[in-house]
Amino acid sequence: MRDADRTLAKQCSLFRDLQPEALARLLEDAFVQSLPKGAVLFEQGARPQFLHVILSGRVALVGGLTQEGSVVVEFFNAGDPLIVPAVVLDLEYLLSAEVVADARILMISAALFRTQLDRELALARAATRLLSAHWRRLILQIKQLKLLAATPRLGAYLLSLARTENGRARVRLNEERRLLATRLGMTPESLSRAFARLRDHGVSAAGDWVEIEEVSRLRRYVESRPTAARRRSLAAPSAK
Amino acid sequence: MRDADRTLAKQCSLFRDLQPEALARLLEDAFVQSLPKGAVLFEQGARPQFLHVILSGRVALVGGLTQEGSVVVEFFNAGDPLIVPAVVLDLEYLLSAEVVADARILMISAALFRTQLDRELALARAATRLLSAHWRRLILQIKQLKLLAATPRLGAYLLSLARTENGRARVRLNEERRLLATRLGMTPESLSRAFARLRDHGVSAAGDWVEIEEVSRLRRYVESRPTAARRRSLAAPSAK
DNA sequence: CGGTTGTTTGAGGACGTTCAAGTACTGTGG
DNA sequence: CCACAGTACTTGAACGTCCTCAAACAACCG
Repeated sequence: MRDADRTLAKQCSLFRDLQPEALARLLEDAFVQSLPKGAVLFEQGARPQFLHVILSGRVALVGGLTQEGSVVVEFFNAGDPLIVPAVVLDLEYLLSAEVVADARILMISAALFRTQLDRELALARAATRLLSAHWRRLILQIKQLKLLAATPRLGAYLLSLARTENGRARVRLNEERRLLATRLGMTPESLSRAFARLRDHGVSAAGDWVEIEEVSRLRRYVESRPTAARRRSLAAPSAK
Repeated sequence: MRDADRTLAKQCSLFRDLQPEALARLLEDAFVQSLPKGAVLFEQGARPQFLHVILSGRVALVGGLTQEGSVVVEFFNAGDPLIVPAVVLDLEYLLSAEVVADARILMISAALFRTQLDRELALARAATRLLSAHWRRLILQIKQLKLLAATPRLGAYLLSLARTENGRARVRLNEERRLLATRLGMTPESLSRAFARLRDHGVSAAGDWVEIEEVSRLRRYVESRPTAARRRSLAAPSAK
């Protein structure tokens, strides 16, 4: 394992607060793989053997229900581990992991990670925080799937990638449109049309790059059209 | 705080592995509220003041994107805490919590919970496991939203409630149809029609109770019709 | 018992998928 | 360097599903 990789690992939120010796123990038998786009880290249904940590690159978590189709549930980037819940609980993966942008992957023994998690408070704490942050991402996605029609859903996704609150923003879409489409819960055709419709709201897409003319304007558009399952579910809170 | 409540609290997966004195510290200033259906524990956007633990009853986590609509993201039952991620990170709630079946709620100071989480390995471990289990539920829901049409989606939900692998099963739907509909990402009308269509597959609903004639038959139906965003997202893994 | 609220059913329409064809892009071999 | 194949993305037309609106029905509660 190279020093550069060790430095990258140290920066991950999971490991940042570990004592040097605790980190060393975790990384003792760990190794790094350099994987090209298209590589599959593990498959849905398998039992976790490693905790994979993305040192660089981009990975899609994809999953299916039948053998038929499968969709991207979420993309993960440098610094993120895959997939803590399956490793922690030692349960079969609910998702497969596929590299979508050439990646360096740190592989840590799943069993070792579990035992260290049981011993090291700092690690358990970091895992709790990391899982908490990821939970919130999933909640957001579920809300967007249920409340937003296809076009505003794409808009919301772009907004979540934009750093600024208002003004112009450029966003890079590393992954293929085909994959992005399933992440957003639509077909590639619908995604294409959604991009076309966003043009009227100051969004221009060219290749990997998307330009948002005015972030606040796009946000206004997104918030103005819920359109999917619009009915509100709560009556006025009638405390009887 | 009554002894009966203390006993219930001790059984929660979060607290089960705690030393008695650690649990005592956590519960020192804690108290219990008995809340009727319709009560709102906290609202989206607020900062967490307590970690709420459901001792009995049922709670819906509902959220919106605009002021317009809001949907149920998930239901939680006795033993589950609400909502660990927001409390851990001390970030505003992404969801509101509404009681859907009369509940007893244990309220623990959020600040105290955070400090104990930073001190008690057993607590941090339990939190990691709990968050991991919840993560998996959300993943499942996202997959079902993206891959299943309305009717099979309801079928999959019913199957997840049925204990048995095959044979007859009875399932209780505690919550109003209106709420269940949004949990499943559809309107009440669509839910009603979905139930009607499932009748042809051995599912009969009457009031709170749903009867599945033959679980394996329903599962076969669910798995045979993906129908939403059917396109597969992955090509054959072409390692170049 | 009437009013309110929640659920079901029907008809019409919007949105997104499907299927099919056309266009742009990428890498390969001539 | 260009022709070409392969792939991905786009665009168009038809269809189906689900949403919307409206009304009837059932259940609950004062």
